[in-house]
Amino acid sequence: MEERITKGEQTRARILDLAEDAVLQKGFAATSIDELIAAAGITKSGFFYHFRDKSDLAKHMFKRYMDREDEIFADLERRADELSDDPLHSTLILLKFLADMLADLPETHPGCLVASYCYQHQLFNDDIRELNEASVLSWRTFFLRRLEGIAEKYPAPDVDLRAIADLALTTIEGGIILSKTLGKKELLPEQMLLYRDYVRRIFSPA
Amino acid sequence: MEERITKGEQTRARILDLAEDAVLQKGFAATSIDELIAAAGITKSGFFYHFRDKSDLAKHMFKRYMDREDEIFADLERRADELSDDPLHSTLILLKFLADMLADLPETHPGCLVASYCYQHQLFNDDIRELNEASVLSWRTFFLRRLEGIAEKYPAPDVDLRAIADLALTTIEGGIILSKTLGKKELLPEQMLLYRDYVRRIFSPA
DNA sequence: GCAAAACTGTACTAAAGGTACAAAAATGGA
DNA sequence: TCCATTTTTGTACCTTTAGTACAGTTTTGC
Repeated sequence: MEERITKGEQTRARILDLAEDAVLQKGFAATSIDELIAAAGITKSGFFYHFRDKSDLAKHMFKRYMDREDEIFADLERRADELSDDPLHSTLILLKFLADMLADLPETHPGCLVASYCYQHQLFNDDIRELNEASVLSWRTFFLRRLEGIAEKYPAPDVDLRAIADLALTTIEGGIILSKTLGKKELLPEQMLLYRDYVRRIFSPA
Repeated sequence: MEERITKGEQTRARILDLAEDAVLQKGFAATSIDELIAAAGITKSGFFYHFRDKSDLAKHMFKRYMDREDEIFADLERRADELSDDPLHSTLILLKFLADMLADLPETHPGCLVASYCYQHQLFNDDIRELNEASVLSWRTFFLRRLEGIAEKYPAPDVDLRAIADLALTTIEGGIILSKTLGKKELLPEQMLLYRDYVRRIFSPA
């Protein structure tokens, strides 16, 4: 476990931290390299030593973001599964936790990087497209696995579990757009709870 | 009914058409003014005679887009209401028509301008923020009115109709992101049909 | 024919994202 | 402490893009 953090890694992390703050506040396109290097106290040459170009910076940001998201989901799942052994109940608890978490997001949250990429893909390179796709598929897999667990105990014929799994991401992404556009952060958790209600109705006969 | 179309209006329309094509293909940020004027066969001075700046172009695009959207919804509603007098049934028909329409969208569709703005707001001015908000509220009003009509005949207690109305937009916006990211256009209409199924379950007891 | 509308031409600015490359400084292990 | 590698600076230059300023020219339509 030798924590060998070289000076280069430190600098890279500092740039990524600053970039993340700036991008959260005003978006990727509006965050200039000049501004980042001024804040980081390095020169332009220094920046391009660490990152090939702006896209490369985005890629590294994206990777960190995905890793953190994985941790969050693992944590939500662990906390929910502690409270109930029933697959339906624990998933409903998990979705409640997820809604609570979304309610606590700061007002200025820029939304999901997946969507951000989706609407600004010209700015990024192909690596990020692949990362993005992987991120969406990991959401699908996560929810599909849980829904399959529920369906074993509470059969729901004629229901496309994969589509319902995708609806979780759909609801978050759409909910972010809704709440950001109207400037009402409470709309996002509210929409998430509708997804939860839909899942409950699907698997709870009457 | 004197259709007085001045030459200026013609030129403006030509620029808007070209801009729309380009933006549909590669996004707003990646569409340069130089490229538009070359295609339109005018000079830069000509462009800035018609539009104050790039944001002003976006504003006019947005307005046209909203007008067309209103027409589409009015048409869907008219066609659906022709087929059934029952508020629930006609709305379910309308949602099926909407899903069919989304299925016919071209693969390269850039997604909704509302979301596009949402994730690139730094690029636009405040006028567009207001237009965008108005557009979202008009979706809400449209669906809320129909849901209230349904609830009169099929009472559904403890259901927040406004939230369900918002879920229509949420599903479209989220569905666009899902299908664009995975490059599978069939996912969008599929998600829309889940919304339809949810509405059906809410108002159809068992 | 004449005024207003619809452009053109020229010249210039500033910001942003680079590229190229040599030189200097810091780091860390043998 | 030497030495190689890593990290960073400095200088100079290029391209694209979104403008601005404003005078002059052409076109349109009553």
